[in-house]
Amino acid sequence: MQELADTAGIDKGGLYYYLESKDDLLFQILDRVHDEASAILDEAAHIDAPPLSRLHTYLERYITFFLENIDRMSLYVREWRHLDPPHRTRIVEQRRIYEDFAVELIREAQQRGEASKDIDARYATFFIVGAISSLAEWYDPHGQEPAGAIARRYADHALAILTPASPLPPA
Amino acid sequence: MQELADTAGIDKGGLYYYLESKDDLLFQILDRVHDEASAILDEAAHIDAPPLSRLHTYLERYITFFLENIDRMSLYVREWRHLDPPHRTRIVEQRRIYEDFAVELIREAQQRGEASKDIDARYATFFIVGAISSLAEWYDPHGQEPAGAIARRYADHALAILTPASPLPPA
Amino acid sequence: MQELADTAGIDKGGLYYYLESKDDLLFQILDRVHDEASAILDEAAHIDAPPLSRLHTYLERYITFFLENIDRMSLYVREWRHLDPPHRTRIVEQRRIYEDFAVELIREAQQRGEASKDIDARYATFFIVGAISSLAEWYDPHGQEPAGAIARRYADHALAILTPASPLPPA
Amino acid sequence: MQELADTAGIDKGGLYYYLESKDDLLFQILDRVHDEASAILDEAAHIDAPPLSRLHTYLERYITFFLENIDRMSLYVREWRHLDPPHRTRIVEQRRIYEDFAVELIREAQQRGEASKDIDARYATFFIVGAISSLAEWYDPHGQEPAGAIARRYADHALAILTPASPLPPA
DNA sequence: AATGAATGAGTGTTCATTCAT
DNA sequence: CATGAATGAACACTCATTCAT
Repeated sequence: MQELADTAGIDKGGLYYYLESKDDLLFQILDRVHDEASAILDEAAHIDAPPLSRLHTYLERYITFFLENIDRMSLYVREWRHLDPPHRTRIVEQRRIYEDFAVELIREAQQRGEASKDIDARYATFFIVGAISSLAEWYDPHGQEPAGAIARRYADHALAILTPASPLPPA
Repeated sequence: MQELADTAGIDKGGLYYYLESKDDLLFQILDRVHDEASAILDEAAHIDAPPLSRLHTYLERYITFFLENIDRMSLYVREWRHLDPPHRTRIVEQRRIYEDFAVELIREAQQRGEASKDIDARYATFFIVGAISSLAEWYDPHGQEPAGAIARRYADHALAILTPASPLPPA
Repeated sequence: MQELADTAGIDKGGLYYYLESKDDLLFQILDRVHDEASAILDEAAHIDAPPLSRLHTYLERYITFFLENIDRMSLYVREWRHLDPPHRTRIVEQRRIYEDFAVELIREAQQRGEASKDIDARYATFFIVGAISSLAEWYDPHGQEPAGAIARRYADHALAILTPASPLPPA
Repeated sequence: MQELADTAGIDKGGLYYYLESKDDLLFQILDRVHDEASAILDEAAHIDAPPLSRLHTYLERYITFFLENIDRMSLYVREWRHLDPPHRTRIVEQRRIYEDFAVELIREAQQRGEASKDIDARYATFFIVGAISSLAEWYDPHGQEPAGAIARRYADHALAILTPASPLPPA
C-alpha cells in the first residue's frame, strides 16, 4: 500500500478515501479487466459462422487481449485465490461464463459433426483455458514473437484438440 | 510457521531444529517432488517405441503422478516464484529438463513424419505444459473422475495438437 | 524496542514511523552527540594561545561535556562496535578527527620545546583519550564531585604526561 | 553457545554438564584471569623499593600481561557489566583490590614527598586504570609495537601524572 | 559424559488499517 | 481530500536452557 501511495503521489492514509480495502482494490482491478474481456465474448457470440469458427475467432481475440493486458491478466489468473470469500465467489462465477461459452460452442460443434464426439467438452475447455492462463507464466511482452502470432498458434492448438487426427501423409 | 508448528505438534521454535528457514522448507518440498517426478521421465526415456508413443506414455504417467500428488504439485507450479534467487534458479533449471525432453520427442516425431511440421515444438510444449499445470487450479481429489481417466484424456489432447486434423467423416 | 516503545508511550510498531531500524536509531544518537561535541573542538581550534594551553582548554571543555552528557557519551564509547559496518566506519572516522586534533597540538608543542620530545604523540593521545573514555565506566552524575572539578583534574593529568617530571623539592 | 559447543566438539546440550549457565561461564573466565593477574600484584607488593618504583614495576608487568592476554582482558573490561548482580559484585570487589593497591602506593609516595600532594590518589588511579583498560579498544597483537614497549610507555605516562612538571630546558 | 529434541520467551520488523485534524 | 501519527496483530527467526535417554 505504501508503494501504491508513493506511485499515486498521495499519502498512504489518503488511499482509503478511494479504496475500501486492499482486497477491494484487487477485486476492482479483476472485475474491470473481466468487463473488458467480456466485450470480446459478446462480439464473438454474435458472429454468423459455424461454432468452431466462432470459437477460433473468440480464442484468438481473447488471447490477444490477454497478452496485451498481460499484467492485469496475470493478476487475474494468479491472485483471485487470495480474495476474501465473497469477492472470490464473484470472480469464480464470472469465469464460469467464459467457460460455459466455450463448452456450448464445442457441444454445438459435436452435434453438427464438426467436432469429435469422443471428447468431453468440459474437460477440453479446462485444457484449453489452462493452456491460455499459463501464458501468464512465461509470456514476455518484450520478446520476439508478436502477440497476434502467439494467439493464432494457441487458437489453432485449441481447435486441433477438438477434431480427430488424420494419418500423416507419407513423407 | 505457527500453523505448521501447531499441526506438527511442536513449538514454533522447535521447527528450526529441522529447518534452516521457511524458504529452505519450500525448496526441499519442491526439490523432493521434482526428484520423484524425474523417475517417471527416466522410465519414459528408455521405452522402445516411436516418439509420440513415448510422449503419450510419459504424459499419462506424469499427469497421474501430478494428480496423485496434487498438494505438492500445486505448490510446485504456484510457489516456485517466491523462492529466493539461488533456489529459484535451481527449480527453473530442473523444469527445463522436462520441457526439453518433450521438445526433443516432438522434433523427433516431426523428422519421422509422425507429427505436423507446421507446429513449433517449443510453443506446443508450452501449451501442453500449461494445460497440465493448470490442473492445480481446479482438480479435486475427492471429485468423481479418477486421476487415471483425466490423465488419459489430457495425454490424448496433447497428442492431438501435434497431428493435423482430418476432416470429420460425414455423420 | 519494546522497552523503548513502552517508555515513549507508543506501540512498538509505531516506533518505525520515526525510525528506519534499531541500528539507525543508535547511529543517529551517536551522530548527534558527535556533532555537539564537534562544536567544542571548533572553538578550541580558534583560540589564540600556545598549543598546550589550547589542548588544556579543549580537554577541560570536552570532559565537562562528556560528563554532562554521560548517558549518550557512554553509548558512544561502548556501543559504536555494534553498529553495522557502514555506520561504524563513519563513527570511527569522526573519532579520528578528535584524535588527530590532539596529536597535532602535541606535535606543535614538541616543536616549540613546550612538550617533551621523548613521548610519542599518537600513543600519548591514546593514553589520554582512553582515560577520558573510561569515565563512562565509573562517573556518577549524582556523586559529590562536580563535573567541572573532575574535568580540570583530568586535563591537568593529561598535560602532566606531556612534560618531563621535575625532581620534587625537598620536603 | 552453539558456536562454543561446535568449537569444543561436543553437543550444545552437553555443555551444561560443565557449565551452570552462560553467565557462569563468563564469570569463570573473568575470575580466572583475575587470579592470574593477582600473582603480578603479589610479586610487586613484596619488592623492596620506593613506592613509585614499585608502582612502575607493577604497572609495566600488569600492562604486559594485559596485552599478552588481550582477548580475555578485553572480555574483562567490556563484559563484566553483563554479569548478573551477584557475579558482577564479586568482579567489582576484585577490581577494587588492584585499585586500592595503586592508591596506597601513591599515598605512600606522597607522604615520602616523592609524589605531588596536589593530586588526588583515587582520581589519579582512575585515570591510569582507565587509560590501561582502553588498550582493549585499540591494541592489535599483530601490530608493529611489541607489548613490552607499550607497557613501558604507559607506565612512564602513569608516573608522569604523579610528579609535578618541570619547566622544559631552553631548546 | 553426552546427545537429540524440544521449549518458550524474546527479537526486530512489517503492514493493512484507522482516525483526528 | 489528504496527511501524519499510531495501532495491533502478525511475521520469521533466535537462543539459552532443559531433559529423557
